[in-house]
Amino acid sequence: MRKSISLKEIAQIAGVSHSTVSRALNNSLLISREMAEQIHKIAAERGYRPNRNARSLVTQRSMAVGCVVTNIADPFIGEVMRGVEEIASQEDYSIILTHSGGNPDREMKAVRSLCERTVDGVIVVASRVGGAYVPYLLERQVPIVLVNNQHPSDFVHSVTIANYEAARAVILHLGELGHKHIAYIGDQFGGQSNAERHAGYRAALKEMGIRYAPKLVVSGESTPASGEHAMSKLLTLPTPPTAIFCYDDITALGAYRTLQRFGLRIPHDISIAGFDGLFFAEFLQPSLTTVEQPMHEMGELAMKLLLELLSTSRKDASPIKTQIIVHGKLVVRDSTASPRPKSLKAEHPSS
Amino acid sequence: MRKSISLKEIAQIAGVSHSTVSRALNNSLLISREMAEQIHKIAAERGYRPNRNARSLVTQRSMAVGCVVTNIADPFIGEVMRGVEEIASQEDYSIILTHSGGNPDREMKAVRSLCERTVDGVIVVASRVGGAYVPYLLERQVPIVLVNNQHPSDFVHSVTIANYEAARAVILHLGELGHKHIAYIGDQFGGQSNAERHAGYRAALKEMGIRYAPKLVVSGESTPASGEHAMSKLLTLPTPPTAIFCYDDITALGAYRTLQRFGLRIPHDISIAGFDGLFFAEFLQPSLTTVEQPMHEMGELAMKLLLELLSTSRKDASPIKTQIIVHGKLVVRDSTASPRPKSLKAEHPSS
DNA sequence: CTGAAAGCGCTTACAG
DNA sequence: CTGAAAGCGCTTACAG
Repeated sequence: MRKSISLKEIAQIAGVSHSTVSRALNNSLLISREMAEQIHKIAAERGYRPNRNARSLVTQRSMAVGCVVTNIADPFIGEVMRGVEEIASQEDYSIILTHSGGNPDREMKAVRSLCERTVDGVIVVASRVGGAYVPYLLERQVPIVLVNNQHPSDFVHSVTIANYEAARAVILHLGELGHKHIAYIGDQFGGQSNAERHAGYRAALKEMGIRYAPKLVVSGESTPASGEHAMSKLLTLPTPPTAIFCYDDITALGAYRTLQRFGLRIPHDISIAGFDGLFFAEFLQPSLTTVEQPMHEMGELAMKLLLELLSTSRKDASPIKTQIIVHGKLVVRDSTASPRPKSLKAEHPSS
Repeated sequence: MRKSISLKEIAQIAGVSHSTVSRALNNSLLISREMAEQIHKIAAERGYRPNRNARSLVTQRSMAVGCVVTNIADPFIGEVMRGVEEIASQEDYSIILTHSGGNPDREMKAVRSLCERTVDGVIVVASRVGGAYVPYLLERQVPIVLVNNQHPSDFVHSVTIANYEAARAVILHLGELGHKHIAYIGDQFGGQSNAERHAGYRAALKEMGIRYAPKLVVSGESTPASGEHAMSKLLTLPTPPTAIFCYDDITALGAYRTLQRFGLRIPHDISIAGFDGLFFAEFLQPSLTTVEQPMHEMGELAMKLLLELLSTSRKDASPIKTQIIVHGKLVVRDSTASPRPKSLKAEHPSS
């Protein structure tokens, strides 16, 4: 890259010291109005752009935040990142994007790279691997904000969806429709989110006086393929469930496909509910009942929280752990309905 | 952020000059084996991380590339970015992510910000706004690679899908099925991509001896809502089309919904084809016939091309314009089939 | 093989 | 209000 014009060169043109130019361009009050104007004019003419690397070297603030994500093509993560970016660019912060690919080694490498870039803070979105980076960053006093973190740890700030509550709402909804056999397809790598959704599922069953059946809980891994497989497994049960709560919409995609293959109709034969509220959910056939996460807002909140951490003095702020809890919204669509009465179900009077 | 250990401090501990430490850590050959080992040991113990900002200040290379995208939550863009990131991290480059939000001013602001960060190069993915940044970057000699650029310009390197060819393949496919009334729902902001897909559509019609009917071409804007609206419009035509080629899968989503609402069945009543091959396409009901773009690969190619531009000496490389064309793959699924014969269609013998 | 020096492009006390 | 100086954390000719 060609060296673009520097402070020094502007100083030469203006016939002043580069300190003066720096002050003028940073709108220091210590500069005469005319001088400031003249310098601004020259800078504009030459298309001067301050070198942020040089600046952060002396200010010890890079105005950059690092984001580590499992997979930027994941729709949930993409929406969160959009929110993060929104606030960041508003505040003149840059985003350095790194992938962990769900691999702990790569995640650690990404974090180290962010440190070399001297990011002011780090946001980790839905990491599915362990939090080895947490002590690393803590030691370097780089503030961290986790979004839907799967591996809770103390002294770390976070934005999280109320999983328990939302899962409970889904199950109560299914219960109200009359379902008694409700299955849960979890995510074996879902960590805390999965544990909480499962707990909410279980609690709601209990509230409704439905006995918890371990056989109705199978685990996927947040892919359509795993959803297909889990669904098949549930269908082979002696008494298959009449409703399925899926860990997320992606898993539900797989469940849909299996049901189609088996010639079962949603919601006529089986009800399905998802989680996340990804954009395609309402376009599925039938449209998917799900819990909408305020993904964009979660990203915004995470970035705002980080900004706040960066603005407060480090000493007194560090022991406080901020946990922002956002609430999902149950959106009932066409994939959930009352189960068919037993009598009608027995089309072949074999009993 | 706390100042982490510097070269100077390591030098103090090792009792050598910081130049020596720098050489040792950069694996210079000018260093004795023992010295190098000792220094590496100290650096490892203290968790030394070089400050990249300082380094790039002197080397004039930041080892960072800027990416400007319309919307990181867009599934196409997400996949491309994943490819970009893959190669970048492999080569120890960092990614600075910026949003244009489809707004020319914001796009320009993003590019300026990237320049302040002294990125070595810029990748622009599917920008839908004008290319005001192109001369800006060119002047600063920052190499640019565009992915599916909508606004062609000379002296800019690019990775592009063969739109014409792919669109033609879709239409020939529909024609082979027996369709004579084939509509195109375009993207009014789709720039070059839209123009090329439209041209491919038109050419294929001609090849098959089907007369081009301007009424069968309506424009959307790459959103489900616009797809719905465009589809409704087509249905009100005196002779509605029997097959629809949509600008992309997102538009097709809207078309699906309108057809459902009208009680029309895909592909029984109308065939639908999309473009992109987004992950949800195969899970729609019916699964969507579409053109798969090698999105991930396109990202990889873009980053590789940029890397190449960065490694060649600037002078002789600049006049060459590299255009990488990738090919889409028509994936025929259940949303396209032969049109119902006229005779059967007339269920009510009104004629 | 190693060190002292200069410098990358900035900011910011310290004098005046 | 302005300038000279120091320094942020590095790299790299230039001597030795």
